[in-house]
Amino acid sequence: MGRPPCCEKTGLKKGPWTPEEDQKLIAFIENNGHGSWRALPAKAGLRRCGKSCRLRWTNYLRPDIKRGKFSLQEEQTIIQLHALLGNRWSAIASHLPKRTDNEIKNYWNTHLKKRLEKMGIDPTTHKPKMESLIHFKDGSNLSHMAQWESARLEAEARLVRESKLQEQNNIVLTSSSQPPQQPRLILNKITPQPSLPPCLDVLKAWQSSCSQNKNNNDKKKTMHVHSMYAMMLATDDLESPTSTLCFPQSMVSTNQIGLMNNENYLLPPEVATVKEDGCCGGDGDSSESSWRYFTKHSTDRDEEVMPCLQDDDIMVAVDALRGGGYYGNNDVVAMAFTPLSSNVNMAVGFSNEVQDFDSNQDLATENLEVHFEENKDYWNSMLGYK
DNA sequence: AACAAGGTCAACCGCGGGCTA
DNA sequence: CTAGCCCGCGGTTGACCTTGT
Repeated sequence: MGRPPCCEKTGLKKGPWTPEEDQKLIAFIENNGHGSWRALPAKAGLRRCGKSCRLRWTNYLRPDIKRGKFSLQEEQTIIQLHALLGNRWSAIASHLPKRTDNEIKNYWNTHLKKRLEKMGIDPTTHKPKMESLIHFKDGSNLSHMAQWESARLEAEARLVRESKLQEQNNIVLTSSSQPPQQPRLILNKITPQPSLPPCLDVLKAWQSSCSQNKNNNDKKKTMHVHSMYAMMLATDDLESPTSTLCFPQSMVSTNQIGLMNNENYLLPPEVATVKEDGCCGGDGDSSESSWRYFTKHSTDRDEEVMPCLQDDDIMVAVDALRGGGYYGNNDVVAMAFTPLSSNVNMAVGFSNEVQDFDSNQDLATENLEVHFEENKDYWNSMLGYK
């Protein structure tokens, strides 16, 4: 048996509501509540179907609806949530008090979507369009994607469990190697974040991934553990109702972390990375001191990849991604990121493939700068730095 | 002033999930 | 377990408005 229509189609009015109809609906609901929408029109004296009444009430007449222009903050929230949730308008609306899903959907389609497209950002993936294309060329990422996603889910579950057991202690990152007048990290002051529990499942997955690749093209398979791990942890505070968010292609193949000094130079890739042979980048070149944060452990070539990562380094990387601000020493600015893992990838200009930095380094760095410059305003506004 | 093109947004449509008998 | 029903969601439509020529 086919499903019957929600209401009698014949004789029911459609189209725009008149003020009289609005008044009837408002008066009835204020006096009686809406109850069964199906039964409401007859009781309220309206020649409309229940569905139409519900829509009119929820999207327009409800007293707790805010109408009018969206504020900058609301725009930012929508974009951030859309990056997380996709076209789940009701979920997005639940984070924007007094805004309806329909209104948000319309605003997205008519304003925000176009704005992103104009900036060369794919409004679906929230990544630069070129980058998306590059990714799809690399099918080798797929197995890693699954591995990462699996690990992430496990980590998420763990975090939920742990968060119920632990006090929320803000992590204050200091380093004994830092001069006292130069706090290791002040990022938390800018964007306070909940504490960062260790994410060992993720780390393990990454470690395993590294070891599997160890015999392949040693130099070309440069592993950028800092950035990977930081990105992974940076997603911890995402309210991720599904397992589909953001991680995918770009995260898996991410291999550069972007840091800038105050002259807008991007951190050279070999400095920002941790290579598979256990050596964090830098190689003692002259840039080592100015990019000190990522080269702290670079001299110890005998270390395994994972031991090479010190907790505080990871945390700094994570906070760089999550919060943004200065790394106290001189002039290094960690770019700022919050909830948008996939966007982060674009904004700092992570490259997308395991690259041969011997030959492509300059190009890669240049691309990072271009990516960042093109979208700087967008990210600044997103992050409230304007 | 007239027309076309593009933009906006309220409202509609159809689908799918959840509840109940 | 299944069918019937209701509700909410997301995609789409089309009337109205604005802007450009």
